[in-house]
Amino acid sequence: MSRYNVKETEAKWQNLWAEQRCFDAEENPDKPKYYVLEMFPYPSGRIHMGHVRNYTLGDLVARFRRAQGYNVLHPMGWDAFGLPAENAAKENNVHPAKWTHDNIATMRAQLKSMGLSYDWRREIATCDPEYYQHEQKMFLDFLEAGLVYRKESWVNWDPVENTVLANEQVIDGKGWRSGAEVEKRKLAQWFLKITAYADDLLSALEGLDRWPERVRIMQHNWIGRSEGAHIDFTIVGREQPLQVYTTRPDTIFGAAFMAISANHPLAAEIAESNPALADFIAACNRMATSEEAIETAEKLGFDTGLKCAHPLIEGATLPVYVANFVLMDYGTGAIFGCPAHDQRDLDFARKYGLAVTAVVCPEGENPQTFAVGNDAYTGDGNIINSDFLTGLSVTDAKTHIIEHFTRLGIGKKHVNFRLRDWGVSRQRYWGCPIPIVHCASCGIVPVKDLPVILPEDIDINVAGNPLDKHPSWKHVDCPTCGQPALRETDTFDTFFESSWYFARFTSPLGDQAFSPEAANYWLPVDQYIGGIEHAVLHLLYSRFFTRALKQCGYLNIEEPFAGLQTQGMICHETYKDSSGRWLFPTDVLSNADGELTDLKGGKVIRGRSEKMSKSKRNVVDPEAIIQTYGADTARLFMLSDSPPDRDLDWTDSGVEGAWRYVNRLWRMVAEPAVELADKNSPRPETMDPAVAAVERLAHKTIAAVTEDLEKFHFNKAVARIRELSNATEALRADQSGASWVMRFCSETIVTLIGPLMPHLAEEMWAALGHATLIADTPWPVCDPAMLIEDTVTVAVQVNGKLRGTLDVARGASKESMEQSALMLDNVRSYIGDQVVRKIIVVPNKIVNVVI
RNA sequence: GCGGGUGUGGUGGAAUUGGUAGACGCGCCGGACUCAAAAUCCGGUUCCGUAAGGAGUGUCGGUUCGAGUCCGACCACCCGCACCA
Repeated sequence: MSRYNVKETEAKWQNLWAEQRCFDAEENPDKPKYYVLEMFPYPSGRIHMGHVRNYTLGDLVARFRRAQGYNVLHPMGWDAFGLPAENAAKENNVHPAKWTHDNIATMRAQLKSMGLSYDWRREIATCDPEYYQHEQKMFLDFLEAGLVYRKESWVNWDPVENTVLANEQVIDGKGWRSGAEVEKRKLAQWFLKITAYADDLLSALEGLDRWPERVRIMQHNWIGRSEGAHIDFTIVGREQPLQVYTTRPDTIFGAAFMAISANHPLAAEIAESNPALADFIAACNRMATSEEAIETAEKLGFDTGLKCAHPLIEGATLPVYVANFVLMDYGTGAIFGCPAHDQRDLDFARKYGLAVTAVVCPEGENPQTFAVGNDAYTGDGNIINSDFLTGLSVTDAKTHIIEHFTRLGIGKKHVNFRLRDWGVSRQRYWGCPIPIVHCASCGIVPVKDLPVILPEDIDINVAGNPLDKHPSWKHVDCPTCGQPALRETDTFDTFFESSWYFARFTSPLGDQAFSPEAANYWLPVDQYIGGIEHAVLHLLYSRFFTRALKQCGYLNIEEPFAGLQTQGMICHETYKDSSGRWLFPTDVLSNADGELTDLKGGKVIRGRSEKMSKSKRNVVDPEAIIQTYGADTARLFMLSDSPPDRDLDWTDSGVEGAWRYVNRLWRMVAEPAVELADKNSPRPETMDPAVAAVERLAHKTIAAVTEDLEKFHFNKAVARIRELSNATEALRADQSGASWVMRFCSETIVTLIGPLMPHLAEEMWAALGHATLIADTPWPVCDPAMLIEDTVTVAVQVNGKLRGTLDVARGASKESMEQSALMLDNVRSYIGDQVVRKIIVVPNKIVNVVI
């Protein structure tokens, strides 16, 4: 029996594709373009299964669209700046640049062994000056456009990575990478004004109809638009009013106190002469930000002694507290507290003995007697105890009171966002230098001669930022006055690089960031594929960046990714020993009784299947799989069972199943059960009905697989191809027409698997006697007439239960279907002597006899 | 707490607008080939039942001739956000 020689075959076709430059992309206005992009990898060392899945999905789409006649751009590169390079440098005494480039070389070779249809001429690495110099220019353009500012602000400080984190990089109060408890620090930072686009980023989500709903919802929530009002409260004895933001101006008559954040400028001012308040503020800043900590934290306040005048109640005053639950970076960092209608305010009021006055009465409650107990009432209702607002609905009261404040000049409508500006400064070496000089006399000065290149001679082992500690690098002359000045030593957040790489791919070799013509031709990315973990990080930053680039004249689109597909994680079985330590599956034995033991005979507990990770010791190295079974087997396994957005369970038996199918397909052409008709022989006039049915199945399979691939139902596509190959294998030489249908089906199967298992497809295509490449072969087209069967099988039910089936001519009349159904023995025995009350007939589908 | 999702055999998952539940795999069982093993091929495989038959898509109820699919209430698990005024 012939066996498919994977290694030789796959290498052969990979070389041929490369030699013939099959996947080089050029702009061509005569063809519809299609830009397929997978999230580019961080060069961490070796590719992992998540990469294999991601790039298999992308390659399938690229090859499929290419076969359909699109002009496809499918590039690959490296998201090459980042902290792991610095950590590796410290541990192994190797320069971050060398470590990164070595990893790229390894991973590039691994990707090439997968047979991915990339235009490798367009490969980029973001750590190369040829790449990052352009974002220095962008930054300065953004600065000039007012999209960049520098601000001293409270930041998220990761004490392990010794750097700042963006809000998006803080997960449950911990660093997204280090997992360390994030601290609050005050630092001067560069910010990108993503909030300038908040409204647009939000409303444009609606147009992203080829994005997963949940990603859009996540971004929607992250941007967090809320409508409310700014109100100025007069502080008794002071000029400067206290401005608050509220979404409930309708509850103003229920206000019992004012609360400001511990980081509010007013709090800082009072603390200067009030040590007890200073201590309280310090305690607030020490407070952990984790979920549990926040949930259990008591509402604490410090009475400043200041009073605000109630804006509408003559003579009434409200005490001003510094409170631990008021956030400085949401709204104005100050609120008015209305205990009856906000749970936090209520808790606070009960603790400090403040008045609780209900001003909204729920439907059905008596306005005279309604009062709030331990639960604040936050629902709808009618306003009570509120002077001129009394009797209005909540909605009407909001409108009314905002108009009133506007007339008085002490407040106005305000839309607030949860989204905050993107802090991009990082105190790290291995990133893009921020092109700014700080001059004692000129202040902040943009660097004139770009690029600012990272110095290579750094001491990576110093504490803090190696750029800052470098003996000479930061000392420069001011570009404006020529006096000695200092370079900015912070580098960009690495999400900066990934925010525009998709545009760079459209013209990676020029002197500019990218050519506007190329970008406008290729963008937006038609299909973007990657992990859900970037739902609000990378995907939001990129949307903002594209808008900012448009504003600065770089390109003329707004949304970078027209279609987005998120992929699930790769999971694998896990094992723990009796002391709870993770074990490698290879270190687990099964004894005669089927009990699991470790190598020393100790008890082993089988855990559930979890995301592959080093710490859980359940990682499978893709290279070993590709070496043993080949890329096509790995690719087939990735596509076979689970839909792309669900988690995929890695199993050895599943891989072996894929491997068996690869060989089975190969044997179908290497040792066909029926000798194939000549390549050009005409379709026979007559065929055995069973053979004709297989031919029809081939047409149906073409139609179904085409639709499945368009809809990302790759597991279904595989199932349908298997059905067709099962039927093809069952053809027999003694059936008339079998020889012709054998060839027709074989060729159909080969073209259909082209995007899934490209090496095998090429090898089979050649074995079928073709001198062309399957990579250059158009997608098959089905004959619509072949999709329609002349006879259909209809179900026959009695009282809704299946009692038999019936083969009738397609389009048979209701009457004839009914008659045939009533003649079925089984149906008659169920009816017996009962009266048939009704018969439902759905043509070509079903007959239901009701008795 | 708020928002979103999922629930179908031993298992991954299929099931146009409501119309034959379990496609296609994996696993398992039986058989063929082989001195033997691997590979391969053939057959079976939702559950209960010898069978006839009955039950069955997380639970309970509803609409319908007919519900995995629609409606209502609940349960479980997963994901995102969270002191956001």
